[in-house]
Amino acid sequence: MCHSMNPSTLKNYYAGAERILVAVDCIIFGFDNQTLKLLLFKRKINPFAGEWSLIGSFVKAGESVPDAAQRVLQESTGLSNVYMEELSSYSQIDRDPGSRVISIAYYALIRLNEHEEKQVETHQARWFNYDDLPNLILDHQEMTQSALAKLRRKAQYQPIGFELLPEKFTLPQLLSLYQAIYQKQLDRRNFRKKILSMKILEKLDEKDKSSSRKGAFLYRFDEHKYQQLVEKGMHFEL
Amino acid sequence: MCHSMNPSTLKNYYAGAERILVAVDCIIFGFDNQTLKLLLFKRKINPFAGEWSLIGSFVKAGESVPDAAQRVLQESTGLSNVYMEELSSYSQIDRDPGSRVISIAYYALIRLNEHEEKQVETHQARWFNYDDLPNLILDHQEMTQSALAKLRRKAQYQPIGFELLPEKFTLPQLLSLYQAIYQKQLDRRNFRKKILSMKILEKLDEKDKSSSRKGAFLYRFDEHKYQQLVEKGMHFEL
DNA sequence: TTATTAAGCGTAAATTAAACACTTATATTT
DNA sequence: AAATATAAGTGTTTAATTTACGCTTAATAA
Repeated sequence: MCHSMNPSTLKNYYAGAERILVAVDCIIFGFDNQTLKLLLFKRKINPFAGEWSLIGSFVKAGESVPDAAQRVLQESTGLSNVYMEELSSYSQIDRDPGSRVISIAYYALIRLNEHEEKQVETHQARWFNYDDLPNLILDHQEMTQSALAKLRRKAQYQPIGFELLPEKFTLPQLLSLYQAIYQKQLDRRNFRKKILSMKILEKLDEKDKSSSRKGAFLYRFDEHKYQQLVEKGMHFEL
Repeated sequence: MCHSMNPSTLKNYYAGAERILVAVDCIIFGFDNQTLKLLLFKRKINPFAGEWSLIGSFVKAGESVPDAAQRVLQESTGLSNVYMEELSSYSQIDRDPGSRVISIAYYALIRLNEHEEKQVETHQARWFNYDDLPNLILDHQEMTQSALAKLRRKAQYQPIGFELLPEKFTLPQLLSLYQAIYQKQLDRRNFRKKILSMKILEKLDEKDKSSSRKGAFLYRFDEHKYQQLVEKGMHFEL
């Protein structure tokens, strides 16, 4: 069976079906050593121009949905190869008064330090504390809530938290991140024991003294070692 | 801001954007007391007419994606109000040689005993053991694998397994179901202890003697009690 | 020198999970 | 009618993991 057909051939199948506008919206998470943040944008087009919104775009005929999401992220933050995960589709027929649009939401985890301030300015973007968001257009509020719920669950069994931290980070930083994600206090000593027992962190000789006199050792997530251990049946869980 | 506009008004926004065909595909799981099953269909339209496939349909302009999925399920199995969960979107531009189609996959859990044999015949459908599936069209193979992975994970922390069992079931049946989902043996005594300790099962006075001389007591999942316990912070985990 | 404070280390108690042996109910066979 | 076979159901012991919490250390600031 031939998989590469020209457009005119394609049109013959599925003739009766209706085409629909498809968009992606990105819930962009960051972490500033204390709290989870979301990157929001002042909407440029109508309806709702000027209001706070997730960043999004229509999916083009020639691109896949994840490609569209990466494009949106690239255009809005300047970053590429960002960690992203599909959240869910949003398809209530009247969800967007501008037209019938099906939106597929993605959440992305980015490192605040890698994110250029310039980009923020040129796109009328702003980082908000997750707990203190402005009103968002359409169903974007719902999207952000689902995104955190999914991030929270996923962070529990996959080492994705590191995507939100700089390459080198301290254990207190990591602890603080997980506390922000789970929105609850964790015992620092038990947390430390658990994460170190997994043997997926490489301890460096450097210390970060920005938050204490004593300074905290820097660590690096060892992706390679993690993969090896997973193959041997290891199971990440925090 | 006005959310109910007539179609002609709607057309003015988002003028440049391209419309795309959107479909849903359903991975329909069943359980026959021994093994997980998938309901597959002989495809009726070209391309690939006559080949085994998941059941699906294009999403209509006037319906939401979950509504489309429920409609597909209703049309193909006769069942309504079926447990369904969105899996993911599939949007590779050349995934369907018939046209550029974005498909949103859903998995559904249905009770085999409630599923009418007639429906199976009229739709050229057949139940296959999950471990012994025929070749499937397009990316449907990938969808079935992701569906099982997601079902497996979800069954661990949400009481969705009951959707695959009759209203009244025995503990050995429940054990067998979880063994099929996790594809591993569980200790029947520890399993029993754990599930009963959650206090979400109602023990009935009836026995099911179909699989042993002694007979096994029937139980019922108490959805209401479960919800109450969840509100008190209880956490299902198997 | 001393005080202060976050970082780091260790241990005991409590809880949960894993392993495994025995008893029971009932149809079938003798 | 008694013996047998077998899945269902109950209990116990041990191992592993989680939780709670106290103490020490490094380094700056007073």
